[in-house]
Amino acid sequence: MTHSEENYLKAIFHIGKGGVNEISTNAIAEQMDTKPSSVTDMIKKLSEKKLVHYKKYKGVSLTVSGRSLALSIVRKHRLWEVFLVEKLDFSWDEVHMVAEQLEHIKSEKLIDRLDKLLGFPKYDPHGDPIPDKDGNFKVMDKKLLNELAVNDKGICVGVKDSSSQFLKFLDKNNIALGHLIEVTDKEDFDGSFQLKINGNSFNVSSQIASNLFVQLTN
Amino acid sequence: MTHSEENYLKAIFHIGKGGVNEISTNAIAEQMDTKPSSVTDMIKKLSEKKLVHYKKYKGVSLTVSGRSLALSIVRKHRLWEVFLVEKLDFSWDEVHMVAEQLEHIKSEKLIDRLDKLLGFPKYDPHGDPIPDKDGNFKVMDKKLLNELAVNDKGICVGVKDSSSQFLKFLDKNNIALGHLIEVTDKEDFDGSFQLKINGNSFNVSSQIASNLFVQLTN
DNA sequence: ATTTAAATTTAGACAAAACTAAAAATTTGT
DNA sequence: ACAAATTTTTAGTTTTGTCTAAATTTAAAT
Repeated sequence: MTHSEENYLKAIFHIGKGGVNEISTNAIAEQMDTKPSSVTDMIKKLSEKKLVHYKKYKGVSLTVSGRSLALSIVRKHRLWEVFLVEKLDFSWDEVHMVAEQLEHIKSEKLIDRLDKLLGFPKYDPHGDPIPDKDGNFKVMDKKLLNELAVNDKGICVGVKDSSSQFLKFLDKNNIALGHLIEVTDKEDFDGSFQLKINGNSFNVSSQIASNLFVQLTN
Repeated sequence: MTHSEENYLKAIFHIGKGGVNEISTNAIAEQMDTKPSSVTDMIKKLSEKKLVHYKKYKGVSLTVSGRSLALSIVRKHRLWEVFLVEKLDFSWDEVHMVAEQLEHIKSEKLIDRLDKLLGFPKYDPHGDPIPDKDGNFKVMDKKLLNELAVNDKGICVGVKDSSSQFLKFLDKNNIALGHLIEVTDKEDFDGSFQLKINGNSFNVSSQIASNLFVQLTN
């Protein structure tokens, strides 16, 4: 498995949200910031290796072994993210790029020992679940903040957008995973939300609210 | 810098023992397990990038910037080796292959934080010195065990050959860095050594003795 | 001082992974 | 249903790093 092949599997996995949907060539090209023709080439190779199901013009989906490989890459990526934050004091907006490199290191022993060093974490710094050795992970029962109604309360458990800009915005406003968020009001006009976090009142745009995951505690 | 370019710089550095000697194409090919013609190709590229001095048929040597890059790769390699042994309980014969991958991860912050996490170690698990951020490192005043005379004593501080076979041999015989070694006798016939380590007596072949570094304590 | 041997370089080819431009298939809109 | 728009694939090229085989330069030996 080359780095590139691994990146394709990961991209297909992410676009399909872990399921086994049919993924379009264009979607993969966009996700990977490459050209559709390059995607077609790689898909053919992955198909020959039985890592994806592929019929011309009909899109791709991961095979069982393809999905299993994708899961192991996601596992590595997220464990390294935890390592960077917990052990090397990186902030959660700095970890992605480095983890993109570290996820390709090939050593089962390394990743299992890392898992142990970190205390077998179940979630990465952005609240995304970490698959175990066998590829199993729990999907948390969570909702996007913008789906909540007035007076709903929830614990912040994840972010949908994990771009540096968004994460820095959250830091600046002291919004972090684990914090209790209460919806005190909703503005119909622009879809913005009035929140109470740690006693402080905030107004956040609809765009912010649609990128924060919460676990209801009503 | 590609992985391959980094590997060439590292190989040239190692063959030249950190100095600025002229290195032959064949020596590089042998060290890297590749063909001399491939080496010539890569040397040309590195020369264009001003990382090596090169004159046809006359061998190569590292430029200042080439040497500096090589040092940073060696630094990364050795720090990762310490990490694997100290934090992930790898044994010293297992670390090389994984560190060969980890040394190519590009993130200055990562390596500096790792250095800090490990307590700014000066030597790797095989006793080789770790260059600091600026490429400086202390060369320990050490000798090969086979250069010692009868009744000389020294502390084991490093290995010349760090192959898995040799390291496992040392483990099996309970020889480790830090141990005091005393030469109790020398056999002229085959060059073998009679040693005393931790009160135990050993006989080791000349080949073993010529791969162990000691620091004299007479 | 030639001849022979060894080391090094050149030339040409290949595989991986990307690209551009053009062709083909599918989907959409009326 | 059929033309237009979109998506996807093909064909041909590029770059990187490798290889083999042949040519050239340097070193060694008689």
